[in-house]
Amino acid sequence: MTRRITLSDVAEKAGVSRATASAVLSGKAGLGIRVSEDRKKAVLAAANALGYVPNTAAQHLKKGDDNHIIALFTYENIFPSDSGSEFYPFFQGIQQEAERENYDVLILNNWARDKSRSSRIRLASGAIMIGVNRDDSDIRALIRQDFPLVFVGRRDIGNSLPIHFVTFGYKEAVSRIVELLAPRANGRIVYISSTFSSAEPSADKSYYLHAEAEKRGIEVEDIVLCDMPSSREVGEVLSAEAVVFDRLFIADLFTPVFNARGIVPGRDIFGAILEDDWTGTHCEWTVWENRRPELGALAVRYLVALLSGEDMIPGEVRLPVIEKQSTHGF
Amino acid sequence: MTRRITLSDVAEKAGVSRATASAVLSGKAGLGIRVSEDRKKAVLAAANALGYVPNTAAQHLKKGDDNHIIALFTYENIFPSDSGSEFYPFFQGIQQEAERENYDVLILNNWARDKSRSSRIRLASGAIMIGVNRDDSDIRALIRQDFPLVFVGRRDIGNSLPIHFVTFGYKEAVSRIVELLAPRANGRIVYISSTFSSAEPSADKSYYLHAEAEKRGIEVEDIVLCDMPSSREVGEVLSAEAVVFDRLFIADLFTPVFNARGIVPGRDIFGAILEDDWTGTHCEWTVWENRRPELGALAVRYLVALLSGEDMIPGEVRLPVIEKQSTHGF
DNA sequence: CTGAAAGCGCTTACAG
DNA sequence: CTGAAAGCGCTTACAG
Repeated sequence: MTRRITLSDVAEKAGVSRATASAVLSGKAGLGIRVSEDRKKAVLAAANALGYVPNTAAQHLKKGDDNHIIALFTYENIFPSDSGSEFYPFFQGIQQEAERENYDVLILNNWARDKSRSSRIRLASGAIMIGVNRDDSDIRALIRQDFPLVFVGRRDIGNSLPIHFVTFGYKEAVSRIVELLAPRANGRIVYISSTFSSAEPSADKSYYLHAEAEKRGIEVEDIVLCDMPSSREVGEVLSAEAVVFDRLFIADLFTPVFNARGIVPGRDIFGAILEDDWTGTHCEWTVWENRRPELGALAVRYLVALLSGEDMIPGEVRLPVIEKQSTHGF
Repeated sequence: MTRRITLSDVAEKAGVSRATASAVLSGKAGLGIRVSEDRKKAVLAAANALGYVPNTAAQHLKKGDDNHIIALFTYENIFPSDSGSEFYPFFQGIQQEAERENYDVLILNNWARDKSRSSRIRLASGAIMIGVNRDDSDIRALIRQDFPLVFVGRRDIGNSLPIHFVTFGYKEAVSRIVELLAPRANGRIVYISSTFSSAEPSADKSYYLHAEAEKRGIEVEDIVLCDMPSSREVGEVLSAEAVVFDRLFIADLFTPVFNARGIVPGRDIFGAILEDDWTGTHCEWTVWENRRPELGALAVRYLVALLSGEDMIPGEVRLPVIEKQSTHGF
């Protein structure tokens, strides 16, 4: 590999100083720095003849400015070869919005294997964090230094460090779902969540569910699964007039139970899942619409605002509720 | 935004020189440079307390080594919000293989709008180029400087510049298709291509088709569409025993024609398309399998080899042919 | 065993 | 109107 052409090469060939060459090449000639037409032409000609391409890393190191790269960090694999990933829609929204804002995206998801982790993020001007938030001292160091980081989904990182995040408008969507269930709930909702997904979003959804139910005088019975549903837990669900699952996969745990008893969801049992049906396979339950790309895009806008020094408070992404589309008798 | 912690801050706090701090932090202490245990601990403690995160850009600028970033460049949009993109499978293969090789991927597809184009690529150690190859002097400058560039698909960039590329094994696949058509071709194949896709791959496919047909004593009648098929061209196709379309979209141009005459492809007309059926909608024609992710992965391996100084000659990606799966009488 | 110095490729005050 | 110099954050010879 031959040595790369540098600014010095161009300056030498054009017979000017590096300062002059730099001014001409970066279009600064004219403002503040005046360069004669002859020298300007000489520099341009030399750059062209040599095939000069500036080293952006050096430019940004010197200028200390935004290099228009957004890192996208996740512990999960958003590009599985076989099927779709639940993180992919976020990525799509991020990529599109970044493109619109004229930022490039650096994908950093071989993270787990790497030693010098937080430093890879530092190559970008800021980062968007997707997926499960493991306890990670590198990330904490970044946050302490005010490195611009935006999390997709609300996060509590402890130590009362201020965290930037964007989130879905769970409150409105969950309230709407309770409103829809109320007429049939007969004063009682069974709410099934799981210790496997006890992160912040679930905490939020649970909170709003209880608040809205209380407002309507509906009693909420909480079931928190640690494992496959026990027979007692199955009994509770079957006895319910209205059932709410926290996640799609939790509803799926009950599919064999329903099948075994000839129970058809949407006909014999009625309820909702507090998630978008991104798999397109749960139309017998009330869910909300997939707004993942929109949330990804919002994260980008938030990050870009941070990078521009604006202290934007991002809005939430609204989640329109889709009522169960059953034709089975309701 | 508070000032970032630099190596100097750490050195000062630990009461050592920047050289010592650097050696400790990069694990070089022990080989060549000996640092006492006390100072080592002091440096580590200071780095930790301050939350030091090295500036990778500066490290690489100084060392001049591979920063383990691969740029992915395309003029096309590989992340359309609505439908699938024909470039996405390449991207998927590239991303997966890069991850395996411990490279990060920098997505550069807001290229069109940008002024300082080739310099953005320079931020990476090398680049993979996808999609249509516009005439671009920036890219040529990069090639002239031996910047590691690997094209997905064979490329002629002119000026007899040496180009690195990976390609599908069209020869074998096209030969196999001619072999499959031969028994029914009655000595004549009509081959329809288009001026809209006259890039290198089409040239290659055309070449191999003619070569194999000649070997078998089959005459090839070439039709090159500049527009919608004319009635003469439609007549030629309808009269053919065996028809070969260069691309899926070219076959699609004839769909209304077939419909209007009650002709059912796979029953009344027989042939192949020289492309993988990545849309999954052309099963009435003989095609080959989708190997786009594999080609993307091969491009990554090629680029990584280039970056390691090996002068790898990449193999081609084989394209297994899928015979028409019709049940309509053949 | 450790530090002062040079330098990666660039830009931006600051003198002339 | 132009160039010499300092410096962005690092590392790596090279003296002590």
